[in-house]
Amino acid sequence: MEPAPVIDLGSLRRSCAQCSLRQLCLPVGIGADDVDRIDRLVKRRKPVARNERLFHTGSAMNRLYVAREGAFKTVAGNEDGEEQVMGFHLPGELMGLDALGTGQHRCDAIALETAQVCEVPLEDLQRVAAEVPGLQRQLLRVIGFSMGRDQDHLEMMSRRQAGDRVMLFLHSLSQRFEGLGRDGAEFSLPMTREDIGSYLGLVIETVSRSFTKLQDDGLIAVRGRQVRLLSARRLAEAVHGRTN
Amino acid sequence: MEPAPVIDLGSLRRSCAQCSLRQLCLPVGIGADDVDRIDRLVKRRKPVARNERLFHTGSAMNRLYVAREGAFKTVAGNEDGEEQVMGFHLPGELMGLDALGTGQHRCDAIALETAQVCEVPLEDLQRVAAEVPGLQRQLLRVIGFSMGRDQDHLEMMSRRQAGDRVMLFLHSLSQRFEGLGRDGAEFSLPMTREDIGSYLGLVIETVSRSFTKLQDDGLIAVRGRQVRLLSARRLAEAVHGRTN
DNA sequence: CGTTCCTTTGAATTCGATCAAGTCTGGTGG
DNA sequence: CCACCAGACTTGATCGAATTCAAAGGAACG
Repeated sequence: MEPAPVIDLGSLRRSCAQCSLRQLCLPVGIGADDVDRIDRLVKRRKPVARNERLFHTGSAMNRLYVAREGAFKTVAGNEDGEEQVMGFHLPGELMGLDALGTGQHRCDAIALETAQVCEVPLEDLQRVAAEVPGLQRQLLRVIGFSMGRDQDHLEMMSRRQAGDRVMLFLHSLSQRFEGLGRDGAEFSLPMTREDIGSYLGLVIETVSRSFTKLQDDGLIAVRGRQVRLLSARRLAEAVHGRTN
Repeated sequence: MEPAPVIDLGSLRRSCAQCSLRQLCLPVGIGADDVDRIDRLVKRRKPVARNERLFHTGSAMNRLYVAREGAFKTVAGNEDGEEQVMGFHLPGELMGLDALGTGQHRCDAIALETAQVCEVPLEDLQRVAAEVPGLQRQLLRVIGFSMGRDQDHLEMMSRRQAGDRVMLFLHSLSQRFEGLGRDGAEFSLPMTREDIGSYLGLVIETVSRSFTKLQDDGLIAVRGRQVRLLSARRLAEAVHGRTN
């Protein structure tokens, strides 16, 4: 038995001003008093359990979500049951933008592990954004980053070789972890091989084989979900086109 | 010889209030006087020639672009020369959003045919958006639609069968044409097979074969770039998962 | 009217999907 | 504490679809 979940409650209460993700999130470049206004908009839910859904396909969007701790995946249902992973979301990354156009979500957001999220009612956010110019700019910036990750995803999918896709995937994850101040050279994958396969347009066996191949080639060391990137240089080379 | 390009000049001068794309563009749901404010922000360039670039990878973003007439493609360079088509842009669709995150464009925008564009300085747009609440909301909406098209793209790429990808592609193009008030059942493709292949992650030969296969199966009639969708029902069926 | 670019078609090859067993892991209950 | 179990992962063999290589037909444009 652990001491108690008191520390959890403490972290739940933490404000935007103290949040470790502050530099990546909406408050960037905004004065202390205005950060306070943002802070009051934010609702923090109780921890999201593994496999729990933040929102569902078809449901109306009324808030934006920011992963604060733990990773998520967004999944689009293929009508006939088949599901496609549209994206992975690490701390500091927005979720729910898929509904900006129509007002209805086009995918489900599912926690890959126990997670914490901040929720911001969209109405309120827009109201405050109109008054705080820095917030409006920053909102567009984080939306832009989100689109950038989608572009990265597209670039992975456009690679013909399975190994290249997996390589790009690991590279991009590595970059994102580094952006979070974590170790970009060694990390633990929050998602299953199945998830990765769906994300990359490959079947699970191919993902597995690609991992072992990359390991045999001395580019990575992998053991289950634990991954270490061995040659940043060769990895970057491979990422930048050179098909091998 | 044609009479003269006078009509062209006339259409160039047309304001947002009179624009046929008004319903799809930024002024949606905004009062007449505020539309006028938007209108004054908009710069209209001289026609963009086929293969001309609107912006380049790496260049700083300072405006948003809206295709007004004619189609564009956005292309990401693969460093080693290989290029990947990231999107196609029909009239009323925004371009340049790829730079929202970093402030630098991550792709080139190239006209597929002679085209007209409206350009809006981002600074000014943000300023006015802060004052006109409808504009802010509509800006987020059109950004959302743009993200939605990227998601559609991703869903095409996630299909394993080449024929399915091409099918989804034609379906989505058809929908977009209909949204423009054009015929969604018969249209002319503004892009080459090569472009389609790059967009869908297929080589040109596979695209060509897929077209002929779809024709042999009675789903479409195709002759060069002219395409007619024959069975909306069977097409929709195929689009919604049923792998054939 | 010829040249260039785009497109189609054919034959051979390759890489990933599929089918089919196993192995490893962490968690549960005896 | 150990045995068992389910889910996740790996590995092998076969098959098929898309790529590759090669060539020729068609459309567009000066």
